[in-house]
Amino acid sequence: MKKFEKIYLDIEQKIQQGQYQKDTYLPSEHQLAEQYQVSRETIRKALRLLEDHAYIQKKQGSGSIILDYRRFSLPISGLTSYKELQDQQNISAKTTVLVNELVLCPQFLADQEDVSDHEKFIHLIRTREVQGEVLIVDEDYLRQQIIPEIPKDRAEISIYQYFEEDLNLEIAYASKEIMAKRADEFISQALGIQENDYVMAVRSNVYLEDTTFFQHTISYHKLEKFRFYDFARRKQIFNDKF
Amino acid sequence: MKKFEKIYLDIEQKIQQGQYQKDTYLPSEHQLAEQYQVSRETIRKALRLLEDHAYIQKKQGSGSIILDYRRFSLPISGLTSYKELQDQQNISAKTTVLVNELVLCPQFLADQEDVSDHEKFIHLIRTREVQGEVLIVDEDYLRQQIIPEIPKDRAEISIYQYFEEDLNLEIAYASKEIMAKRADEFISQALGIQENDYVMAVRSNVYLEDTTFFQHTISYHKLEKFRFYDFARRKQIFNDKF
DNA sequence: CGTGATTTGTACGTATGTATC
DNA sequence: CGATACATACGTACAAATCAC
Repeated sequence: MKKFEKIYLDIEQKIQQGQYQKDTYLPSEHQLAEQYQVSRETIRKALRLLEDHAYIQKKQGSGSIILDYRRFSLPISGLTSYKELQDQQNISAKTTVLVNELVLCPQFLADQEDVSDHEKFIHLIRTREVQGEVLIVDEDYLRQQIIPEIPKDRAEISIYQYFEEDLNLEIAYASKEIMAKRADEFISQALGIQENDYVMAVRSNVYLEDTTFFQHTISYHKLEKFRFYDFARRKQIFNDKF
Repeated sequence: MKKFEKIYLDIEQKIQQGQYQKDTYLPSEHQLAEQYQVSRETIRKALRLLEDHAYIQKKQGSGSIILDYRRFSLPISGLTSYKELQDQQNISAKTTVLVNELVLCPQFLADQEDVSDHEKFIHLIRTREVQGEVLIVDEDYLRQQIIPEIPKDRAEISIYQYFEEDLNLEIAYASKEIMAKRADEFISQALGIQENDYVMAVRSNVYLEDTTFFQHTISYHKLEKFRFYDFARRKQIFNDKF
């Protein structure tokens, strides 16, 4: 592991264990460099990570203030929603595969991404059940060029783990859109709600490190159970608003 | 302006103007350093900004690939929703101030933040109207210790501009939560919907650079008009999921 | 298939600027 | 005003991934 990652983990642990208390300052970069016997740049990389993960707030001329990580531990930046919260808290969610078939690229995808409409995609529909209640229906479209097939047992756990550990895919970034939609017959039945009731739909396009598009997902969430958390920093130069 | 910011703006412009085409590579860091007559570290800072803003994708050993900025220009990371989209697109949204009063800290706030329940807050309720339709009701609680008052004309435009330019406040970060809620009488009336209809509620806590809490906002959005965009990168070391 | 050239990533050191206290 | 702390900038060296030959 790289030095700045080790230092990041060490300081993270000290914050979580209360060795560094919230609302106090970290030692200065100079002191930390001394302490870990590394250069100041290496410390700064570790601190940047800590800032990205909402553990500290840096302030020029002053120091690095330790934040209340408990307050922001759920809303880690850019995360999704109920399903990931369950995962994080290790609440067991039962997954059932409803559909696992090969289809031609649906038109709406061919329109928005650089794929031809006769390319093949894996079409996957799964329900996520917590304590006997179906909360989420996940619908995936996966490029078969990249993912030849999804073994049934992997689909029931985490396809991401399968992609990264078995297929060695490097997932780089995703764009996401959240909106309310009326449930069609299939979705309403799967979620156990009335047809035309509103659900929250989270649409994602996911890309690999070489920028190739490889997955489109639509997550349908029961309205009352849907939560989305976010932690955002005001960006350095620009007009980014909250 | 700092060197790396200037370089960032220059390259951003070249991407937007098509001088650098999507799916091609940027010149190498070494070449850029030569070209701008700066060190490689300075170039790397500029490129990091470009990556943060979804203009490029860096890949070790290979280079910096230019992304299709049009595809991600709306979903700039961590942004909010319909209201900000309107702002960005310069669609005129009429703002009406319904409430602008001084109140004691509401209990729910005293519970979650480090404020005493007899501290005073400005309570602001405003509607956002686009093309004759009220789409959003914004409810704000602002610490009076920090913001003495909100002039009516500023409330009707942008209170953030007022905070930053007039009061010189440095806004640092915010945590945000999105969920569906049933509208109470007041909200439903303001939005022109039925009582108990669902709306999207975006709750934010906003903090200054010295980590003091200063604002709580609840934005109530009409369900059908609500959109939230996000662009997320898979984080370096860890278990962050999309 | 390897080997060398290229490209980005990490790490260290130094100097100077700027904000805070 | 001086001391401290973070920010920027430059330069060097080497590691690791990628790519072309």
